[in-house]
Amino acid sequence: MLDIRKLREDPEGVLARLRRRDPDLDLSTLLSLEEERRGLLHRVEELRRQRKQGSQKVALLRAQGEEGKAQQLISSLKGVSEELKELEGRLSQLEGELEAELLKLPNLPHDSVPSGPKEEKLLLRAWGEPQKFDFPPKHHVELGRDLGLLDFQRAAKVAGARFPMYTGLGAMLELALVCWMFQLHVRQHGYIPVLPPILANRTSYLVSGQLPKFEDELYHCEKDDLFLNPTAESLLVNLHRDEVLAEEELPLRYVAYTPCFRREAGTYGEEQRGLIRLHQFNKVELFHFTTPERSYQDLEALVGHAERVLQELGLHYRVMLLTSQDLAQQSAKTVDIEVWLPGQGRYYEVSSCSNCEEYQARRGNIRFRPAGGGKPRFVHTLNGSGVATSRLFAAILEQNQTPAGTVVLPERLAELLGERELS
RNA sequence: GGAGGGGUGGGUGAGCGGACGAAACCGCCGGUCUUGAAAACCGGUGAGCCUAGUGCUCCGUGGGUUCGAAUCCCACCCCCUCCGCCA
Repeated sequence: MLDIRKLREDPEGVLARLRRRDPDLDLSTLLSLEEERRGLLHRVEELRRQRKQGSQKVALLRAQGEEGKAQQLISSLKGVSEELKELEGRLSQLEGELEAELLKLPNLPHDSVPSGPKEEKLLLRAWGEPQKFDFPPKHHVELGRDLGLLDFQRAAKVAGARFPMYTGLGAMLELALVCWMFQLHVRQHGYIPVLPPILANRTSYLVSGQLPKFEDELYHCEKDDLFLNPTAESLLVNLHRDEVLAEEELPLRYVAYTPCFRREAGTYGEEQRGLIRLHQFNKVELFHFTTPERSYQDLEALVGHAERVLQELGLHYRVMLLTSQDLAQQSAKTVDIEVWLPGQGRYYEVSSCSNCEEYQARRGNIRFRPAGGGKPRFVHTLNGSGVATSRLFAAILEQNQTPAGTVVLPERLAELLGERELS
């Protein structure tokens, strides 16, 4: 959520920045609502003052035994009270409308984010190189099926299309990956481990920015009005909702493992095959609560922590800076890590690391008290996958395949799984 | 699911129709004392809003009663204890 004051004080400036994301964005409704609200608030406050002072006078008159004067005052205050009631009703309606508008606005992109459409994302760096195969590399769906690691047909029988079923060593590998990544971030990067609930209430998703705009993406349990977790970001940001943290305890860094559920309405093409885009996948998520002064530094660190996963596994990847039009609603700046899938000849995102600055903190009222004392300030929140396993799984199969159609595991995984080769 | 108890500032917790934004304690900040620190003592210390005022809002949330509500009434949410069910 943006600061309404900023909008009021510099509507053109804010609009210009928002239009880097969405050239059609319009603020006129919002600004006129705010104008109206302020006028009404002024009148309401004046009436409240009258009522308050009058009521105090009633008490005073009674104490002095002036019952007659008190009664007179009471009857004149009835009118004030009635008018106030009506105006307050209109005010709260206006405030509701304003809030709804404000909740729909996306974050302002950071100055370092290039303007432009999705396709113009910037290559920041690459690690390793695409393997050279002297045979046509297979798609992970073929590898997974032939090696008995994945069974999409039976998954469809149980749940429907685009749900995963890991079998045999595939199931073992998936679990080993989750567990190892979790440990890596806890033991080596100093994250606090968390296993959160994977159903959460409306408020939680409102704070993360998932609601109100993207309700269609979520699985909803109507009876309880709870939503299945689409990313642990939504859960972790709510850990400190309505809290005032001490600056000394920042940055707070959490790592969570959760399954993630997304309805993925309206996707298409090659993404529909295999592990690329599923209704359910596993993800290890990294989340920081930090100060405005250091949040961009922390974003670098966060990306580094996610990259470490791929480096340890010896997987070739590249790091991309997203452009303004490709940012998620809550993000001010996002860096993606994309892993190479030779079976498909393209890169896929396995981690998306974002600085949401105070966007979520404002929605969730998450603040910190500065070390030297003084007023609480909003924290900055950062999130990043560290990393999503299904695509990682696919990359491991595709990047390590042999001409014989087997997969030779990288050393780290061979140790964990107790198997050198999937055959 | 049933019965009871409870949600108040950074924390614990008192207040249960009228100078109550709210006692006390803890914490925090400043001072005195001390070579320094601790202790002790003194003082300060909730958050938000713009219209910047002897201004307004906020005591779980939303309604209601009243000239006036943290306080009374209704509904809902959450937490705790006990019982039931259950991996």
